[in-house]
Amino acid sequence: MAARTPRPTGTPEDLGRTPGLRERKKQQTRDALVQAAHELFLGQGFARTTVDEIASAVDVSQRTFFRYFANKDEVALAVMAEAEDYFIECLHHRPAEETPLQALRASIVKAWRDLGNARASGPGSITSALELMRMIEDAPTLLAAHLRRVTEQERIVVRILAEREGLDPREDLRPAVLAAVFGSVLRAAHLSWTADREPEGPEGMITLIERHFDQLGPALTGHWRTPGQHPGAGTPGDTPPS
Amino acid sequence: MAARTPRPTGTPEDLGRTPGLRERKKQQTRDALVQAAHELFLGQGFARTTVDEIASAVDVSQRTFFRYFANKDEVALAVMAEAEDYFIECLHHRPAEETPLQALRASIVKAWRDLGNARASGPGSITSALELMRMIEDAPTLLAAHLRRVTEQERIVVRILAEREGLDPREDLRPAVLAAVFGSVLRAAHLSWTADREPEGPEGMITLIERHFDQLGPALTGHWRTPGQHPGAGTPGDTPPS
DNA sequence: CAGATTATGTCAGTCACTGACATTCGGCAA
DNA sequence: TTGCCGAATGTCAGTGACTGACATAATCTG
Repeated sequence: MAARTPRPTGTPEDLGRTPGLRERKKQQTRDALVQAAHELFLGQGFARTTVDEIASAVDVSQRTFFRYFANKDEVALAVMAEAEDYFIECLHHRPAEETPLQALRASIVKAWRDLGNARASGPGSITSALELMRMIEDAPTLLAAHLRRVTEQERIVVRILAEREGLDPREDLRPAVLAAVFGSVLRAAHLSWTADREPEGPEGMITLIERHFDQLGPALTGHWRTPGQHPGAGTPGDTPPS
Repeated sequence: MAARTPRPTGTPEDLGRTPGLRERKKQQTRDALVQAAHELFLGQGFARTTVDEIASAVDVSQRTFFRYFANKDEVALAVMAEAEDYFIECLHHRPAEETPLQALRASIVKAWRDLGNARASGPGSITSALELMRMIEDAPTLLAAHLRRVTEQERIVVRILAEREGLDPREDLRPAVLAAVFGSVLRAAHLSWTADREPEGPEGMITLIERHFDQLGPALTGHWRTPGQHPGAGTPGDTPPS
């Protein structure tokens, strides 16, 4: 079902070490579909690429395509989904001493850096994920699907944060609020990336993310025109972190 | 073209005050389509309602439906879109003395309250918008479309904030960050609403939104655990917020 | 090797959405 | 009123995403 990608850090219930021929072939066609779709999308655009084209490029039937991916969006977002899953994994392993916000921030930075170092090019590489991000922004249905994915991830983050801090997310709103804020800051950074392409490569993206996080405090506190003014009523009067 | 709703605060180039029969009929069929779609969606679900059904319920051709709405999602989100537009209008009129965050917060509260008072029931009412919100959450493509709309609104908010504070949003990241944070807090409140339906009506929603905003500071600042507490307890009742 | 699983192909069908063209209707001036 | 123009609508045909049903072929298991 959710046999997305066999990361080296696989779950312990893998049992059989050799996946068997059947599993291997499945993974193989899946990868081929992602690869072919990716090339076609970047070459001729998302909307102008039909599922039939992708399927016949890998020499499978259209029906088979839809057995691997629920819809056309999914194959486009497969690479990004992988990265997001790795982020979740990173978050799980953050030390308990860290502040929730610190843990989140450290996790994305680590995720981007690791994936950037792992595979600089080829299918499923970070650079292709970055290319994808630009494509997503101007393919309406793709953007929509991506945003939906992101909010699903947010739910997971809420659960992890609540568990980590020993809170009931129904009682305490902080996990939900922080997860939402975190997600939106990330999205703002992504948007900024697609707008002006100055910072190249994964490291550029990391820098961009850090810059956005640094603005979190200043953006929420007081007036902007006169920095250091008295904090307004009803606003979080805390100073920016770090 | 973008003849969504004839608000009393119309643009000055309205010229003729009487819209003319043609315009009136157009608005009429548009309303009828929204109304019919709304009833069908709530009655038998979004996915199980076809565009043909909606069209023939209003006695127009399917083609005409698609001349009013770009897709099936749009007619479902029409009511919410109206509310969002009103929020933007409110934001425009906030006094300059307010902090950006204050202005945003005051605007949604005002928007919800005004719309709640204006029309308590009937087509385009707030209560139906609230009903819609629940429907949105479990119709994947609808949720996706809604999220896309929200991010478009966010862009507008960025522009307004930057203009209001006299900043260049490409230089200063604060407008983008705050807009993103604001949007996500709202979304968290919406999710919370759909989860447990305790607070009834528009006022309940306003309360919920306020509660979430109040958690913005606490969520971002420092550790959540009270000194001496260990994670994994999972018990509420400690560190009660607000 | 036989039989149970499982992936895949084929086919038919639904539904969202679009372009092209004909028709009808409201606005407006002679 | 008449008659014309443009806008709104209807009709039709077509594309493309996606699904259910069933048959076939490939793996796995004993």
